[in-house]
Amino acid sequence: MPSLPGFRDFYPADCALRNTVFAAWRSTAQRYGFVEYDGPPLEELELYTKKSGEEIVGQLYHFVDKGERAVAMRSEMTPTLARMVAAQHRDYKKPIKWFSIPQVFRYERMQRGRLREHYQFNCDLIGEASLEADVELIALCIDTLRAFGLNEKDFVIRLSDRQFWVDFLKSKQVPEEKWYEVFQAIDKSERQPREKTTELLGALAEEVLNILEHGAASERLDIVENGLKARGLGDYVKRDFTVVRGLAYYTGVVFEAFDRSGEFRAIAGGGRYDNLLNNLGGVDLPALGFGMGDVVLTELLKQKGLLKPSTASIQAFVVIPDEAFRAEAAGVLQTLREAGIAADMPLSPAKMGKQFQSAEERGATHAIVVDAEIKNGKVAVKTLADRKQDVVELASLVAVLRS
RNA sequence: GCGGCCGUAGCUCAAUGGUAGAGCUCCAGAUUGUGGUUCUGGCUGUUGCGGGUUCGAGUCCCGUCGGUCGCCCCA
Repeated sequence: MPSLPGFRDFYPADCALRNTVFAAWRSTAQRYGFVEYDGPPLEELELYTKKSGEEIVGQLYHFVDKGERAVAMRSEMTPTLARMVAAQHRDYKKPIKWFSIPQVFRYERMQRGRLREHYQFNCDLIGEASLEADVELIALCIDTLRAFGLNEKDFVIRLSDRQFWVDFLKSKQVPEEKWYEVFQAIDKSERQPREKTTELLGALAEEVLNILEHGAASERLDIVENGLKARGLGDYVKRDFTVVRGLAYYTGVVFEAFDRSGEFRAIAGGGRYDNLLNNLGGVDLPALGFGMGDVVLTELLKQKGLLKPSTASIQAFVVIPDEAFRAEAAGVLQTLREAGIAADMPLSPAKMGKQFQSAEERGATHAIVVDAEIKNGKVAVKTLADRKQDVVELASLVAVLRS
């Protein structure tokens, strides 16, 4: 029986890759002073409908539980974060810098880079209105990708200013209920023929297209760009007003990370959402954050050859030439393990050749041969790489392996 | 929700409408106290599933399920 559509099995090799990704995420976030949190994978359905409206339900894994509660598997972390922060934000000094690596779920058609579940690295910075916070967060996003060995030739952060567009639409007296359509048109302008965009934008077309092509003044973006330059990360960003992000709740600087070749979907995306905590939890705190999924990132890293399958291996393999010494061999094995040395031995009788082959295949650096010499407190230690073998005192075995 | 392409052994794939195969992996032996090579042997299939056409279907047709790529949507 296969796994459900859009859900992955993680065999050991896949799990090793996933752990590599998680480790880089964690260490980078921690370098930036972010601390890890987590929440439940199942939430009340209402937590999501309150934020995104009823339309979102069609994209959620949701059901009624045995207590007749309408529940949904988390599709993103932000509502959970908002709930948690709203409940206990007084217990934490501001700014709050939190990260999480939740597995999130969405019920939708699969396509490249989009499954029905993925792990999403989420970093959020709450309670800081200064644009230096935006710089901090974007720098973290950049350094996270750099931690994998990617550089400015591999990816770029496209920077935009949602507030700029809001101001623009207000100045044109565009009614608020029309904003969504305009954002849609801007978002799609890259992928659609120009005529289509012009049609969608109507009277605004000429001016909007001019901004998309030639840019516009944004003090916010100036500050953010200068802040990143000050950190030596200026080459990683490019101003791009086509980035608006689908979500309604963004209020300021927004950004998306893309591979330079344009072959993959967005690697990461985020921005400032100063009103969301108020709308969701009734707590008036400015906030911003980004999310980075493991699927697109892993595809990109594999293509660049930056994710090498790490072979989890043992250090020592205990060889049992004669089953008469199995008990003694087990004792040696236990000694090694208690000393913190990853070790194994054959669990059923096997020929010497097979045992050494097993040792090789398991990635062991040393084979420990337990034979009649064990009665004299001695074992043979063979270095598999150069095939040299020495007899050592059992008492010094651990020290030999550690050297 | 819509469309293109694809479903054959655990994996990668062959097979003009005419007896379902190869390579790799795995297991064992050659090799009775010392390993990566080599050689030999062995295992695995309702050809995704269900109908239909045909003397005969892996092959053609319809449906369905799954995969994949795109559209819609979007964190």
